[in-house]
Amino acid sequence: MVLPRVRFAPSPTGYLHVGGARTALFNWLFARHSGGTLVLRIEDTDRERSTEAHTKVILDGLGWLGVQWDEGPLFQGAYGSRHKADAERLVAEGKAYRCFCTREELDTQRAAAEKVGQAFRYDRRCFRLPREEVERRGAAGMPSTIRFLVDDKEIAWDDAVHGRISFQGRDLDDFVILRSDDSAIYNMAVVSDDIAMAITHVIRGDDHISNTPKQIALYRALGHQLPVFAHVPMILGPDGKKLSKRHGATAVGDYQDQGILAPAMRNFLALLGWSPGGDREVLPPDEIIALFTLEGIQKKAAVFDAAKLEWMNGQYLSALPADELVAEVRRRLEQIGLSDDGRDLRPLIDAVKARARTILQVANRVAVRLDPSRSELDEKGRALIGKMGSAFYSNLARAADALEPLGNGAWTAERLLASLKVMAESNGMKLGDAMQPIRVALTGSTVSEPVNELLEVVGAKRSLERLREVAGRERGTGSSA
RNA sequence: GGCGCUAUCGUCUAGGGGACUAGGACGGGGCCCUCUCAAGGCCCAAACACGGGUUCGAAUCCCGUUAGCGCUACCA
Repeated sequence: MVLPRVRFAPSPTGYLHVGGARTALFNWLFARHSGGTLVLRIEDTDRERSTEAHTKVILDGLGWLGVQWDEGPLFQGAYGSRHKADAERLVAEGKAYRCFCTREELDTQRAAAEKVGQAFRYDRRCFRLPREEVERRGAAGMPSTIRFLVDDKEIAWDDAVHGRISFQGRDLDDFVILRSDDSAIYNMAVVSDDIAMAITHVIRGDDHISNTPKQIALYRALGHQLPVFAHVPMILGPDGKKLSKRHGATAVGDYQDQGILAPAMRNFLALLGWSPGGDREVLPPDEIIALFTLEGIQKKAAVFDAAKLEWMNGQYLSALPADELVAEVRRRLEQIGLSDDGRDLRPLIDAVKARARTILQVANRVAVRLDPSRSELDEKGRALIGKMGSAFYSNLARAADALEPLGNGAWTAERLLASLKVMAESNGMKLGDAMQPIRVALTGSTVSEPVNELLEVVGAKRSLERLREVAGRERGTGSSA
């Protein structure tokens, strides 16, 4: 038995979309599961829209996701002469013919058909041209395309995800396979390449189902065995429409920027339109590979749920040692112009990551702990100040007084908690009346790690400065804490 | 319009004729824990699109309807 060869074939006309990324992932998963080979082929034959920058973005995106290809990247543009030769061979064998109709003539015919409410189908006028006439026009340098002669028989295949799908040949047009400039049309190029690259399984988006009968006809005309086709469902936006830019973040780079971890993205994407069966959600990479089969792919389109992605990222985040986050957090701190002063970031990361869902949140919260003046009052913080009134400020001042003595060498979470408890008790305060103002003064919010740990991580000097500074604002409006 | 694909909680899904009082997860709501939150634990609301068959029995099989989506280029 021959090992499978699959390919991912993006066109570099835009960024790496989550839909494309998922298709790539499924191909990769299938190849790894089966011991097969993944070929990366860049379909850059649309000269108008393809750019090198896009190619690079796609390659980078795949690299980030951890989708490793075994062969390539191959560029479709390099195979133009083979595409042309294949198309011409079909003409020579009477399976395709030259068509001299101009774009304008075709448009007119199409418009006429539409006017009568008829489906347009090329009328084969050029197919009926006598051989001498075709030769005469060719010799005269008249531009022509090559059309494939589609016969009326049924074309069907057993799709690995959908089961049997069939089309009637008579519903297909005699489609163009070679342009008048001798470059191949998509369906021709794909089939020519997939044959040349010995692709055994074509795993691609659902939107290619209607191309498949044309490609099958081409495979047969070229005398080649069919690959297995597996058409994976689309990814939709929250409104049920095909996912696109107007849905916001749809490029994998967007998620990378937001601080999504690659393994989380991979796990999430794998489960979008595929299920191993059963209940498991958070799966280690090698298990996903072990479990992955084409049969587990869903027929139905799936809505991209960013909230669930973030939840999953949170799962990975809390499982990840702070050590592995340091570099990324430092990079983001630099981006917002904050130096870490050579501090060990690990305790700060540990302090915040359990409550964070993205690396971006981790970095922002680390920044606030490095420099509490960067904190911004949120709604809950503001509400607390409003509720407590002057007690907010006086409690802060008392807390600062009580904590001051710990400043030389005894600034530990344990001692801080003890002092705070004593202070609260002797003033007849509930612990929360002491804790919450500190939390708000330091972070701007009523949500954080336990206050004593927060104080420890911020450090004695910065904590006390900040506490005193905010406590002294009572007379002010406190517009920007 | 033509052709095709699809149809289980709001979302991702489990389910392959009886184990279904339809399970899990995200999100939502509540409770516990707690200085707050997150995490964790417990609980609640929430779905088989509709109509016909087949069958002793249908979420599961068949047909139709409806709806959604895709394709319908000398784009990929």
